[in-house]
Amino acid sequence: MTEHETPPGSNFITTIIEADLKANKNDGRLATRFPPEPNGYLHIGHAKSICLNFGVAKTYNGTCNLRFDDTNPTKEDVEYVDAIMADVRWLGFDWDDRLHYASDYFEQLYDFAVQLIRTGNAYVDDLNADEIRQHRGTLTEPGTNSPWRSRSVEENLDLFQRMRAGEFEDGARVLRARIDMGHPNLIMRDPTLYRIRKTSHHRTGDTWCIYPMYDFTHCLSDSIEGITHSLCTLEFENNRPLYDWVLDHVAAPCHPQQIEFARLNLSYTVLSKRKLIQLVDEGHVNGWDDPRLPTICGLRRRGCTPEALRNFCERIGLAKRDSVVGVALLEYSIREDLNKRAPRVMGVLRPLKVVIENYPAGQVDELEAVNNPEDPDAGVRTVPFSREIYIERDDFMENPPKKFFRLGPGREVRLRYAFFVTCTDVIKHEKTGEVVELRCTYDPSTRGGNAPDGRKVKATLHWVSAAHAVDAEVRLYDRLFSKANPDEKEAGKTYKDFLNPDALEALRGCKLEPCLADAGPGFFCQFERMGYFCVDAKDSKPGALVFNRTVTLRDAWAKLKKKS
RNA sequence: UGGGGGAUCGUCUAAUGGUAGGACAGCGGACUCUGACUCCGUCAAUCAAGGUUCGAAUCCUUGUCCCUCAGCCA
Repeated sequence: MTEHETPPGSNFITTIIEADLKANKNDGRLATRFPPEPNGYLHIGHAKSICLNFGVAKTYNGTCNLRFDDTNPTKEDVEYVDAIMADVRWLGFDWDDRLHYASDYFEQLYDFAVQLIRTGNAYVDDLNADEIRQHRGTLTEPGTNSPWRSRSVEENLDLFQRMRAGEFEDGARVLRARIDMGHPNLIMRDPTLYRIRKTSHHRTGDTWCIYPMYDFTHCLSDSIEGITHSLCTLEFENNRPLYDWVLDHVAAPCHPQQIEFARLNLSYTVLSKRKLIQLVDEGHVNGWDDPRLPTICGLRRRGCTPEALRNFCERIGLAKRDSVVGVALLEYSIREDLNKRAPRVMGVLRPLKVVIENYPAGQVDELEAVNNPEDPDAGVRTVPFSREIYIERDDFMENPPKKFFRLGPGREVRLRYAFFVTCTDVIKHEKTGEVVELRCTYDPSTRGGNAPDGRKVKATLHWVSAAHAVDAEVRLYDRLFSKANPDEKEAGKTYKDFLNPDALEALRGCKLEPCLADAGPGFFCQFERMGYFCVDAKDSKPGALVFNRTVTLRDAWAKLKKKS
């Protein structure tokens, strides 16, 4: 890094934090929080927020709380709470004893609401949802006051207490802040603070039948926890005046600063909770952890590492403008990490049988192979070679074009770590004409992969001995959508019309090196020349292995092919 | 058409009145028992028009375009 480069992780928020710390604001303390609502699974957009909040806490010696924003019992569930905690941990972050729930503050929140009533800053409204909407006005016209807006403090207190006691039905009344029905910001036109929901809450059970709204809950929860910097996404910018208003009108312990940043958008996928739920519920994918999904559990199952995801989050930066990060950057981050750590192994995905005619039947050579050229400590292993092997179908062409270096009739190539072989005959299906088998000869003097006479060969192929091969299913994943921005409006179409039907291709009868026979969940590797793969944590069984392709290798040949 | 935000290489992101920089992608090359990795080179941007200034991405004016808000969701 030269002196002109900006240090990684530096952005407009860290600039603010550094200034605040320097000015000894909040007594030089930094406290952030990650506040998910437990109504869905975390996705890569949340990863950005998690890395931000936990990340700044770590680098500036502060703390970051995990807080569940669980104020809507009709949508939330413990299933999500557990999954969210697992995902945050997997990403590599720890909240120690700072696990909180907004629902833990319900009693305090109720007291704050009473304070607002006592000071004339909140009132119980008998209008129903429809009527409230009608009174709200529009973007250009002011709203009108509710007829219930000027009830006495005593009456409001009594009514609010009876709301809590369960005397009224859902929707019968709400508690509203008394701000200004003519406010140019619609959020400030007497926002609802509490609504009646006679629904069991996943943590408080039936203790409550009134539940506080986000705008009332979030700022006060932040304040109760002594948060200094409350980081959220851009769509909450409109809510900031209300965040500040609430804290200014009750005896709040402190007044955190809300700062908004742009949420993550990723090309060729969708990141809205609503759409993700739809894809899962309508069966376009197989559950929340489908490896095609940008959910954290989906990425994990696909074979993405926490390190790769964290590096990605750092690389994308942070700003206030809307943006769409190219999925290529995610793929780059994954390759970068896996290249260092993934053991190399040979796996033939689309097998083509090859018989080495001058190799004695029944003979087996044990050849030495390097486990990871990027990591000398990974050591070596032994790979069996025999008369019948499999190579990749794509590694042979009967009529190779100019720049195709691989095997063809009469050509010599190297079998990795093994021998030079020359193709002597091509056997085709008598009816379809499809190439079904190759006949080759090998040069015994090239054992290990080098010719004593120094002759070179233009290609090195991966291979697996037929007699020793382990069979497996390999699932090839590609981008979920065929369009970079599936949300882009197109006449008569929705994002679902752009789902990529080839996002999953399952190959059966793939031939893997025998050392993979016992690979279990958590195992990942590189199939040389093919990509990075991992054992599927759900469907793989001993004797019936299932591998997922995490990401392909960069492929110069594929690019060349595409051009012509 | 009210309020609140935003606009820098194809994509993300720096530069806070003083050399428009980095990463990804692309292109070209070197190396190579992975057409991988690595290395080198290269292409490429300040929304527009005025103004202030020795000097403007940055300050001022006017305009353009984009996002966001009318849940008893978060």
